[in-house]
Amino acid sequence: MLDGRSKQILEAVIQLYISSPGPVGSRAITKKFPIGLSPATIRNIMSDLEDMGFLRQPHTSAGRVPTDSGYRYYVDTLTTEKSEIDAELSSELIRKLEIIRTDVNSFLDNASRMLSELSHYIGISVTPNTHHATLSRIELIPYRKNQIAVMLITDEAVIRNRIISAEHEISREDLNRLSGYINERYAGHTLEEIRKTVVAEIANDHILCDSLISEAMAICKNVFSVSDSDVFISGLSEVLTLPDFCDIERIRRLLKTIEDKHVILSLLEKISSTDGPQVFIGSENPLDEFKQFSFVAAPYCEGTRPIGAIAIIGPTRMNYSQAITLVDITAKFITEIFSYSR
Amino acid sequence: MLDGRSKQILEAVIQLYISSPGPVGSRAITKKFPIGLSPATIRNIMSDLEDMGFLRQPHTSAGRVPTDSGYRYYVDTLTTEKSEIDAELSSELIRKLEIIRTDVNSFLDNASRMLSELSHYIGISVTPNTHHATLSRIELIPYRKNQIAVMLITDEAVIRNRIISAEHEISREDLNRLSGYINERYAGHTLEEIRKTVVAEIANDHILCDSLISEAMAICKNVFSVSDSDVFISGLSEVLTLPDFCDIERIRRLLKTIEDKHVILSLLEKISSTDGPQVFIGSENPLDEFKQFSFVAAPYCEGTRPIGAIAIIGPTRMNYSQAITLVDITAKFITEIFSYSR
DNA sequence: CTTTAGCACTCTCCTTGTTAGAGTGCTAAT
DNA sequence: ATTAGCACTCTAACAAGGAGAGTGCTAAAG
Repeated sequence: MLDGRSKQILEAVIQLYISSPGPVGSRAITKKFPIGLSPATIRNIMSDLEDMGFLRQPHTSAGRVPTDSGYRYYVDTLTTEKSEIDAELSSELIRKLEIIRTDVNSFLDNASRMLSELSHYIGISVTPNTHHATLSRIELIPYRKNQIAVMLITDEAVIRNRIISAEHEISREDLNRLSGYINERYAGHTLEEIRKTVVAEIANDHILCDSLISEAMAICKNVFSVSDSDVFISGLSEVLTLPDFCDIERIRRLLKTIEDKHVILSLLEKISSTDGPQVFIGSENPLDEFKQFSFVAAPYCEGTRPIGAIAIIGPTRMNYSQAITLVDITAKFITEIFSYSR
Repeated sequence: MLDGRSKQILEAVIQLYISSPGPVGSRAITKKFPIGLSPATIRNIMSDLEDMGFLRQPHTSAGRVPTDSGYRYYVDTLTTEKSEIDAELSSELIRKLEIIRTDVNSFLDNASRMLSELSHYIGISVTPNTHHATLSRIELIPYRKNQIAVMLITDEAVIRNRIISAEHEISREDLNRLSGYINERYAGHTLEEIRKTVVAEIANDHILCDSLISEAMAICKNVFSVSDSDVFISGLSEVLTLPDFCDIERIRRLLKTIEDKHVILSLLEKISSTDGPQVFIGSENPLDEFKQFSFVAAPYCEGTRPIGAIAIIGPTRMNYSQAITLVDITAKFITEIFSYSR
């Protein structure tokens, strides 16, 4: 689609623009990239690139700026070989991830922090979803008056821990019978299946005459209905150092979106069903609020089944090669952890 | 200290300044507050207030702006009677809190959200600290290879749920013996005591010859050492709508501070040991990064013992009366929940 | 003796004008 | 096909001027 020379120029523009914002002129390119062409020739080529929609002029007689499709072409044709600087960053990331690997509880939180620290963009991670996790065991423990502490143990790297309120006080013995009943009946099924079954059975109320069963159903409904996935977001302060984030209103809208965890959750949910790193550049983003930003995400898996995702959000003027590398490595690392010695 | 008239003027300046930033002039006061004085007189009084350090002129021939001590005086002499608007807000808050009260798990998260929604400032809450919680029971459940799921049940509204890595695989029977041992030995003690005891006993290594005990100690060390309090922060996007937050660098520094949960945690830790709402105005804040902002906080208790705190962060140009009301009500509400029917 | 009206003065903010600099597009020469 | 040269365009930065808001002071009024 693009001859070698045009591609070279496009890459030059993008790299210069990434290293410092502001339109890139033809002379700047000849200075930094010894291609052996004069500014005039480069201007002609840039003009062609503009016609093709890869570059754009903020105004007549300014330099050129990459468009979203410019970035897209650049990302698609990224040479997979890493630069030394990326390689160095990778090894730093791996070193840091190794350190936190043992802290199972806050691993994902820390992972998002690592991502943001190294990329200087926003790092995001979500806890594994439980759609396909199967129930190993449920524990019901009397808590306070009318409250029950529920511990859900699944075959996956997920433990759900909830406190639910019951209609009335339930004795420890009754709780044991209840958990026994639930375990016997549902252990080995996926949480999703259990949820559906429970809903169906409750609707089908003739079997509820048994109070044990109806009690159990009430608890199950409470426990299995909610997915309490967590979203970890780090590095908001990082991106504010970037000159791209100078418009407060834009930051505010981004923050507003990010604060609503459901949005992030459903976004990364979709990512989870793909494989390998995904890149959404500016207007390619499904969410309006992200159309000014770029989004690099990758799913992580348990074994081969994707169960969650991590991501980086940054300006469209993003160091894509680096971001992709970071996200990819982190996702693989998490996959390894979740798949480790089951 | 201040005669009635001066105080009236000070309050007028502060109220006008709160409703819209920008220096307040003498004429503006006569327009909005029918005190029955001419602008000239008011100018004289304002000049006095400036000498006393309650007001300040950004530059010659501009209106006056309240200083931190001006706000301090205002807050200290706040008439405790609520305005109707505050009363209305309060009942809305209570209504919202009632709705989320049943959702024990995310109650505090939601509470911080309520705070920020109603105040339009940043809402913060922390989960109860466990310093004085006593251990009711510990449960050790085999998880993955070399990992143990630990469930800690205390007498307070706290359940700690951790996964720890063990040196080697431990059978379910051994885990039962271990938890039995720990329960027998430590149930009824505060977590703090247990932590100290454990550290002491590990140092005192002659009793560790018994492998059961040493195993148990290793687990205890892991479980009791870390305090995994959580901090919930909401409303970052809210404050960005305020004209006070126009300086990106300032926002960045605030965010950077807030992102570090330890800072917030130790700050609110201190608050927990006071009682009633606390107000830190601008430079009164212990933390440098907060000296540009105001901080309204209140502890919540279990029974009478403070176990956590909630707070609002906003500009020094804050609606203090409203913020104090919101924080106070919320803290009382949480206290009620945590003290409810033990 | 306190309060008020009037007036000169000051400072900011906004608008306008000007200039320097950077970069392009075109044309003609290589 | 490429390049040098030149006229043209646009922005960013700075300066100058005017409007507006508000003060401080002084002298008069209550």
